[in-house]
Amino acid sequence: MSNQLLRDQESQAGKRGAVDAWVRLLRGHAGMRRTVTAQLQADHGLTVNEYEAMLLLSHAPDGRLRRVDLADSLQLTPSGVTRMLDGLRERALVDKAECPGDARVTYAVLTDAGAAKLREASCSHIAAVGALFEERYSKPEIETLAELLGRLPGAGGESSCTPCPSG
Amino acid sequence: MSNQLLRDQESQAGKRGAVDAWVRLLRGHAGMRRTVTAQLQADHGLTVNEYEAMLLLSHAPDGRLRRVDLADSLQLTPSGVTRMLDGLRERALVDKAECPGDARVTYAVLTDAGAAKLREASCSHIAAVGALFEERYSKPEIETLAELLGRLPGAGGESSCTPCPSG
DNA sequence: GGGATATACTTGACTACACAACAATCTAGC
DNA sequence: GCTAGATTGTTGTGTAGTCAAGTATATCCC
Repeated sequence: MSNQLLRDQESQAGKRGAVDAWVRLLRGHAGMRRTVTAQLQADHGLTVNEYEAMLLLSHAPDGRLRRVDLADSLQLTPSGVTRMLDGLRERALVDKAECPGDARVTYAVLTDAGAAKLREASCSHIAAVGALFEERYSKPEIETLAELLGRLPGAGGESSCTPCPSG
Repeated sequence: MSNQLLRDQESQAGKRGAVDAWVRLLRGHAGMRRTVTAQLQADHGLTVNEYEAMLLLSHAPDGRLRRVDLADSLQLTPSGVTRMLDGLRERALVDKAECPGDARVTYAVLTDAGAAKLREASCSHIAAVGALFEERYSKPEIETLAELLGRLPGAGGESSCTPCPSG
């Protein structure tokens, strides 16, 4: 075995753990998302991103957010946001609103129907997500996992706080 | 505040951590994947799934795998695998092969060109992934993260071991 | 042997994104 | 005030995936 080969394998060895974490992040995300999406779609006709967008809107002042902020929070491109909101608007779950101070921005606003839809969906959704995690992790493990995942790019520490105000 | 509302919020409180972990998994995955995909696409013209598929093939006996097993490992649907392999086949990176014992299955086989492509891509890819994790986590934290993520559905404990045999 | 059921894969139609190019508006510097 | 550049959003086009339906083969059980 050449020295070059040896050095390659040594330098790679250090990355083993990271690659392992990466692969599991990929597969674990895919598996979880499939399950959660299926439930959300079947029960409420929403995609994960649509749900998350409405949730973000529901927590925003006046139930409205600039599209660019929505894109940031959801890790979507601007065009992705435009198209997702088009879909929600067709179903009258959100609406557009102009910004008085800046004619470039068009707010996305949660409609009453959208707020109702969100309330309707959130209980079963939260229960489903909770169950999926709680059958795999202890409470402290969930905390640890959340903390670690929060350091990933775009997963910003800010938590999406509890909805479902028993409405 | 009604008793009903109180009860709702209590029962929800327990799910807070799980929902938090879920949201961060979503966003963190999206952010990481975008970065990694961009690098892999720009430098080698491969998607993450294509890379992972070729990596799995390279570790399989005879460099071949049934499509259904590939689907399982990659958390893709059968049709997704068919289409991804179509793309790789057009570029001559994989090929089809029949199974002597079962006429239903068509193996995906890594071609020599595919193996070369994988070797070419893996070093920079592994380095990039390693860097992304190591700038955010200590080594033990990476271990913890990998262990926790490994419990998610589809993220099966089996690690994807180190390629890039300095070829 | 022969039909019912299960497994492996492909195809057609659709969806949810991405990227690139664009239009509109705002802001700064002169 | 005016131009240069940055910011916000939309649209055209492409792609990677999904689901539902279909084909082909294998297996099980009478």
